[in-house]
Parts: sequence; structure tokens; C-alpha cells
Amino acid sequence: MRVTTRGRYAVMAMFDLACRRSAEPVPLKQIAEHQGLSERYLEQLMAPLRRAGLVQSMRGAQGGYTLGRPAAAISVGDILRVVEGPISPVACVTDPLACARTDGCVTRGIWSRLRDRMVDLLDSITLADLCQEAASEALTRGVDGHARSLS
Amino acid sequence: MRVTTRGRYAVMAMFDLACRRSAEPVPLKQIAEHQGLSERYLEQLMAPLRRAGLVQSMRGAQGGYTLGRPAAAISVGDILRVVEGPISPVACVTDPLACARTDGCVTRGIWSRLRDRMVDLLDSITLADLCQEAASEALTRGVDGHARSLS
DNA sequence: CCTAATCCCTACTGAAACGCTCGGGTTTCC
DNA sequence: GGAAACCCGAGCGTTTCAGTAGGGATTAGG
Repeated sequence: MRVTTRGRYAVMAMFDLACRRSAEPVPLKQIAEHQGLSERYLEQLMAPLRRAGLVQSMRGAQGGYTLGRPAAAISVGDILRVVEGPISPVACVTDPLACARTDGCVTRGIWSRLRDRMVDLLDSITLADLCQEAASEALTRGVDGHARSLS
Repeated sequence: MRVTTRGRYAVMAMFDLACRRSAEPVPLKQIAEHQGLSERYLEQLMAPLRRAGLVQSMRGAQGGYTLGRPAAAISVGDILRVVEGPISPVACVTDPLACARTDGCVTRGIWSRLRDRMVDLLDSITLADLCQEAASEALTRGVDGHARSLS
């Protein structure tokens, strides 16, 4: 029940990209360094993101990436679906052919409900939300010294 | 972001066990056949379930398994945690040591919230709920002919 | 006592996925 | 022309997945 590094890194990169409100394209190298990720690996994640229209790329020197849509119009769910495939705890929820006993399988209802919850949340969080969160957190951190939330 | 077969099969087996309201222990062979699972594989899943007290076992001829607690006191989350480890979309949510940048990582908040949602739901569904669901579904199916819910 | 049924334990294994690295190629600005 | 960047596909070591296999221990019934 884990999100892979593909999903996590992609969200981190997109978040990084969203926070810089510059029209200038940002080179991957900067993002990778800033987020502490392998540039070469991250490169592989950008390809599907570009094909899906979540980012735009400029080639050549002074090139880089920009968001393909406003940050408020890109959700975490959007990103995850692109790099990890459908958000679903089990295959049979999205693809009924994946399991012979789809019909009348009681446990299927569990995974279906779980999927709905996950999708609801992930689609409700946009990159704009994350940027705002980061900004306000940086503020309270600066004021309080080192505020932390305990779980 | 998938539940493995360990989790799915364990829930299926526990559900099967919960539906038979007999005090007699149920042999694994029956459960496996009834649910269409490999007996040998299922056997491996029962070991941790037994150690966790979710089932009790009787050895020898006429032996088998019974629930270790009332069906209403066993949640899907309980079962998953036993056979799959902590319910968490990323390691750093349960184990802060798993990631260097735990503090001040914005994306971590996403996974934390996702985790909470998942846990909430999975802990709210008990085996008793599933049995009731199965019973009422079998009823409507019998009356309506072949009722299905569309997503 | 013997035997069949049943749970129990450990090891192994083929296949797939994960998490990258690597070697190139192409485009574009200066 | 050269450096900076994106682009593409291959390969690779490790881990996990999803079982299979081979026994051993325990118990009811005959």
C-alpha cells in the first residue's frame, strides 16, 4: 500500500516548479538539486508529465520546464495518475477483468470505497494549496522559532 | 499504491470464517476451496493472524480455525496491519528515520493526511459489517434477479 | 496403537517491480 | 561552434511478490 518514489518525486518536482512563480523555464538540474533527487531519474518522470500536458518543456540552452496549467488546476491526483497509473488499491476495482469473482465479491466493496476516499483527497489537493501551505509554514516557523506539529 | 494478495486473501479468509457462525473450527482446506485460494499460501497468512490473536487454531484431526474475537471487534485494518505491516502510503509517515528531510517537507503532509483517511475507513469496517452486507446483498440479488450497483 | 486429518515451520524459487545508472542523441542560445 | 539543456532507450542490481515444496507436530477416531 505504498506510493513509489516515482509518485513522490514527481509531486516534489511539480511542487518545486509551482513555487517559483517565474515565467522563465526552470532547468531540471535546479529542481533535482533543490529537492535532493537524482537528475537522471527525475528526467524519466518528466517525460510522461510532459506528454500529459502537466508541464511544458523548452529545449536547448536556457531551456527547462514550466507548469502546463495554473498551479490551482493541477492536483496531486493528476500527477500520481500520470506517473503511477490509476489510483487504486487493487487492480479489480479499475479493471473488472483482473479478477474472476468481481461480481458478488464482498471484499471488492472495501477496496472500492477505499479507492474513492483516496481519490477524493488526492484530487482535492492542488499545487497551489501546497505552495500556500509551505509559505504559511515558513512564516510560523520563522516566528515561533521551530514550531512542529505532533501526531 | 496497491494492497498485496497477502492483505486481500487474509481479509477474504477472515470474512469466510466470520460468516460461518459455528463454534466448530473450520479447516483451512475448506476456506481455501470456498474462496478459491491456494491452501498452502493461505497457511502462511494464518500464522501471523494467529500470533496476533485474530484467529485461534485447533490442531489435529477435526481441527481448524475460529475467530479469536467477535466479528464486530475485528476490523479490516486490523487484518491488514498484521499481514502487511503498518497502513501507510510512504515509509516516512510511520518511521521518521526513513527520510532525511522529514521536517519541513511539504509533501509529507499529503501522505500523512492520506494515511489518516485510509486508516479511518479501514478501521471502521468490521467483519460483522461485511457479513451483514453479504447477507443483504444476497437477499436483493435473490429478489431482483440480478441487481448490480453501477459506479 | 495406528492412521488420517490437520495445523505448524522453514526454505526455496521464478517472475516482476523498484530505483536507479548509463550512453548516447537532438535542439537551442550565445 | 560549443555548451546547456531536454530527449530516448537500454541495462542492472536489489527487493518484493506470489506462491511451491518438504517436511514435522498434534489430535480424533477406529
